[in-house]
Amino acid sequence: MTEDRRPTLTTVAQRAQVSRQTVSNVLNTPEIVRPETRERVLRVIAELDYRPNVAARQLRTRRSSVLGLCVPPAADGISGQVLDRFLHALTEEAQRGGLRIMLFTAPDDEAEIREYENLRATTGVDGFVLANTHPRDPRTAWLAAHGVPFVSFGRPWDRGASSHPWVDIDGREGTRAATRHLLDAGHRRIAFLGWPEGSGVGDDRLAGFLAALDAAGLGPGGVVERCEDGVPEGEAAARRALVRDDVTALVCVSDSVALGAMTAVREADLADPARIVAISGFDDTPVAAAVGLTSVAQPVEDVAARAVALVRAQIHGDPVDTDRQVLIEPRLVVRATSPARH
Amino acid sequence: MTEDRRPTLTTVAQRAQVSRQTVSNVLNTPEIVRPETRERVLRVIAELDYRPNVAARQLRTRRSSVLGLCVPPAADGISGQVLDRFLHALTEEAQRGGLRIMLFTAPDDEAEIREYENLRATTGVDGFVLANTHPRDPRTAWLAAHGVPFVSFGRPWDRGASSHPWVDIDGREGTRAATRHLLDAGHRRIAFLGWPEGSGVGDDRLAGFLAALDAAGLGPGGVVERCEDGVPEGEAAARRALVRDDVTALVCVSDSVALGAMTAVREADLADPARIVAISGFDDTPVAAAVGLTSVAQPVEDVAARAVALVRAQIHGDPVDTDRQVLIEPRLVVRATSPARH
DNA sequence: GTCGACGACTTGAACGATCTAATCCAGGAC
DNA sequence: GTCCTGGATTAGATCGTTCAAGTCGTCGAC
Repeated sequence: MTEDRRPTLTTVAQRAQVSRQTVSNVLNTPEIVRPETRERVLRVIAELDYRPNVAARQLRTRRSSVLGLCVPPAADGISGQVLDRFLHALTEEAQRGGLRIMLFTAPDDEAEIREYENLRATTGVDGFVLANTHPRDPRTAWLAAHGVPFVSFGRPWDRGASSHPWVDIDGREGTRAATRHLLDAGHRRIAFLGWPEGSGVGDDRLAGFLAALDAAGLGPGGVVERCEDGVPEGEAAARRALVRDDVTALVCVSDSVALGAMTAVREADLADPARIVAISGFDDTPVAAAVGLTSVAQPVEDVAARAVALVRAQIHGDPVDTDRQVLIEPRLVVRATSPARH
Repeated sequence: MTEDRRPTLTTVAQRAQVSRQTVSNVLNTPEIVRPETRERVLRVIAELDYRPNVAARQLRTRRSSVLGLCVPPAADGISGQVLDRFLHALTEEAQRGGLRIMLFTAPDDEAEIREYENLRATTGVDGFVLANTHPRDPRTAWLAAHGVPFVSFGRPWDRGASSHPWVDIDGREGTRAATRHLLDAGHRRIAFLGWPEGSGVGDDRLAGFLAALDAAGLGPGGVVERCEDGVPEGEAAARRALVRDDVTALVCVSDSVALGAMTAVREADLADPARIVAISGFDDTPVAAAVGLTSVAQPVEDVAARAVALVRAQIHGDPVDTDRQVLIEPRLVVRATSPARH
């Protein structure tokens, strides 16, 4: 029977001897309220443990402070972990800024676009974060055309694509750093284990490898073996690369590939104890840390922070003080698989 | 300048020559509307592409159709992938039932409880899904005490804990199936690589192993080696177990441990080509599929479905037709690491 | 002394839905 | 004919907030 509801603006107003609006002002535009009354109202708010009802606020202001995020239909292997970490960082960052993340799913791009419409119309979602852009992506174009605030983790890979706000990690710089690190460790003949040509991310990472070799005067070109992402695929590719006796280091496009390479290298090392092949991976997944794999860490926290800032700016219509396209430098984490040569 | 807003109930009502309430009825209680008018209203709704505003609905009904989910602060290794898949399944299942998942984070249990309060008071979240229960968890007690609808993925491990709704996977049955499978394959001396005593999940999985041995007349007891979760830890534990020459199979408490064990086994196999040691893992992570590791798959889709049903029942105050505690059978996925002996 | 400007606060309306109670009308029962 | 019943529909109030347009003094300028 104690059906007592939460206090409302009116409850607070009565108790503090002011009007609803003044209480509202204390919360939204405190500077226009006389300090004395402000204090009094704040005291009552604390006393009653008043919290504004966001549904009512949203109804009036047409702002939900909610961002939509589509979770991909199938966890795509080990690299899903990066997305996992990003999800957490994004939630944290959004929360810090008074935003919430709402999840949804869609089987394909068209369905996802329909969900955008739906979420805008019903829930009043303020904006979206895309976490898995791919070449020829119709979603970014739709969002841009409809004036929906959004940002993508991942740059558009089509040339001449519309320039929407995005944040991405500089994969090229990552492999360049990894390659440079191996060069500094004394390696001269380094192979790259990459993905088949055509994936934006993969090509970008390969470019960094080639650039580093070139800068060291070991280019142009280099030993490149390609395979699909995966542990056994990586193992096979590594075997192909290690056929060349002079190869002493492998720069891998992902931790999965690197993991497979480690198996192949272990065998090669057993066969020829004098030959110690160094390896670097990419993504710095927990597995990499566990097995002591040198890897390129993606600072997803930074990505999340910039992403939130970019959508927020669009939502509030703020002038963008920074670039709408942000490329973030990854960080090389050196571990046991890439010791210095003596 | 084309600031035309979305159609509302009133827009539809005018166009269909009925009252607001009738339109509302068509959507919420169609059976009380005369079929003729219902048709007419539905036609107009389709024409105008009307969608109800959930903020307004929530304000009036005090129902948000939103579930809160706390994403854990740190991705805890490889097992985070199960949670990742669960997250997706949950989103899909919730969406299917007209519910949405809203994310939030909290550094510790107390902060999380504060967020429960906050989300209930401000956003009007209808219920919560807990995905990482642990022994002596204050959160479930708080939620139960405050009459907040919720369900946990993971049973309460404290004895005599309050019986709240939960869904979990029967780990005991999982390792039992894995052990039986190895027994059927002809193994007689099987070791278990488990976590240190005291973790509910780990003890449960060990119990299944012992039960299977017992049932086969090979008990009581068995070879058990314990280690923290992790690839190198698993490798070390496997070495300890393989010191006994008669051990021909390893049942592992997790895929991480199994992954480490695979390395140890590969060495042992090289040393003694006649000895082929079988391995099974737990969780059926993508890595397991990649390296051909026999593993116990957690049907997270089923878990998600039951979880959503359980919260939904609480929210609507429906009588619970099924048990409020659900234990789901895992599924053994046989791969290359556990061939039949000949 | 009058006027306007300004600061501090208040009042009614609006956002878009649902709840409650009322209305209208047809069809029987008596 | 009157009354009741029940199905279909409607009108008004309401949820809790913010917006827009006030009111009410006080202060300074002329």
